[in-house]
Amino acid sequence: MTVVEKDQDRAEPAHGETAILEAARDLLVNRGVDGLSMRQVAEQVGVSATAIYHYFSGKQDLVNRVVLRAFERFGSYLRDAMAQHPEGSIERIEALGYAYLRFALENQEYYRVMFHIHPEQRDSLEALPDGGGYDLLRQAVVDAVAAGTIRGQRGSGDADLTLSQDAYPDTLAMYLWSTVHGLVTLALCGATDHCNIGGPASVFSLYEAFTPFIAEGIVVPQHGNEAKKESNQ
Amino acid sequence: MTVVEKDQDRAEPAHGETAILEAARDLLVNRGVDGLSMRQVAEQVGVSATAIYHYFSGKQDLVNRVVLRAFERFGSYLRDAMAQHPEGSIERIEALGYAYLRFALENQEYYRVMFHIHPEQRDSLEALPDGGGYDLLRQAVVDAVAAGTIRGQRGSGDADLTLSQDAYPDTLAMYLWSTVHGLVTLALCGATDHCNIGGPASVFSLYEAFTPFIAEGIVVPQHGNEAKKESNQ
DNA sequence: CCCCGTAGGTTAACGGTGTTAGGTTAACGC
DNA sequence: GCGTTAACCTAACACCGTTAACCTACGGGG
Repeated sequence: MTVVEKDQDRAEPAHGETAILEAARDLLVNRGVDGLSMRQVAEQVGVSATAIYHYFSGKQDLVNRVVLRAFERFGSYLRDAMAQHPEGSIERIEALGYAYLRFALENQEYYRVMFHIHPEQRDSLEALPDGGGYDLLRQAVVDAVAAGTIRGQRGSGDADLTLSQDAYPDTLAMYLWSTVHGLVTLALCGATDHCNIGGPASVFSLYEAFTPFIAEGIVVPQHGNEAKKESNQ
Repeated sequence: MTVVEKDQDRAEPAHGETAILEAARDLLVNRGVDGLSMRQVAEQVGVSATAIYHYFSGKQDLVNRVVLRAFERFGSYLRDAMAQHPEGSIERIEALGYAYLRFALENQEYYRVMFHIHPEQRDSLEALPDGGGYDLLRQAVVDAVAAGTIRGQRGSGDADLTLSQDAYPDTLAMYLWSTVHGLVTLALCGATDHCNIGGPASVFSLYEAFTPFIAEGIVVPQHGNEAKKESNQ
């Protein structure tokens, strides 16, 4: 079983590890992480619950393996978005934000478990692909700074900051990540209902409304702040 | 028991509902929401597990009641911060952000359960004090706009937005909330380890580094963007 | 050929969980 | 005195993650 068949006879139901992972993924997506139980996974595969422990060390390990697949899927969302806009452009960064939102809304249970993990549960999640997507964002920021479309240094009068200037791309990437991640998590836990903005799926509208606030802070002011009239498709 | 004693003889251990709530709070803070079990709460109170069901409809209800207290505590953090800076000032809004971070870091398990709630579990959480803190932020934004310290309208060339101009304070408040909430949740799930910035408790440094990005978007540009040299204490 | 190790399961059980059903006891109003 | 009700109790149900012990088929080495 450790030797995988050449994905030729894929019509027959998957065996062992693969089948367990697929069943776990289905349960996690449909019923959430608390609705995913060893016994239900086993039943769906057609096997006893303890058989799972031959492939995974426990429930946490099983969930982590599913989460790892989710992060790969996540990365594909981001990469697709990046591929559609030139390197160093603001549009690429904006598109990354949209892709982030799209993934989160289309894979809510994935997203919840991906970013709900307590530090002590990370274990088998140390090495995420693309640093959990962060590397892609950081690279886009670095490119945009190099291209001159994004401010290459800090704002006015902040020479005494505790973070060194070397950390600038990380700081900016974390800022962007925080904004979009905060929006998503607030929306997913229903906090957007408190404000008088809109019904469900107003997340994209909100993000659209954020961009001027973000842009006029990160776009270089000297050559034309009028340059982004109708950038986002 | 429904009639509360006049908080005079508070030396004796609390009875009934109060004792249960306190035990539940302790367990939630120390062991997290999954470590909070009916039986352990009951044992700590010195009562059988099913006795809890006389005061609370179930575990979710019990947790929600604890969360409600947490939101009151949360509100006191925010109000204290607001009281130390004049109405309409940027400093007040900055201080709100700091207070938000301080609460989240000093009450991590509270924070986790406060903002991890699935929509279907809200039930007894419909009416949060101060709209879960959002009302305070929104008011600070409205005041700052009225005082002229914050941009009173959208940025350049966005007349065709889906959100109406009436929603401007909500949009800006949600933007600020998203940023700080995103930062906190990323830090709490260990995502800040991916970036090359700093060890733990670098959250405040990061927030400090964010403020120029945020400010140069929301501070009015015409009369002096140099005005915030050493604002935060 | 036999024997042994291993992959891939099995059943039974332990201690834990939230929750329900039904019974008991004490206090209080009429 | 009597009925009601608050405030508990024990027993039990149906789950949960996990462990221990056992079984079975198969493949390779002596």
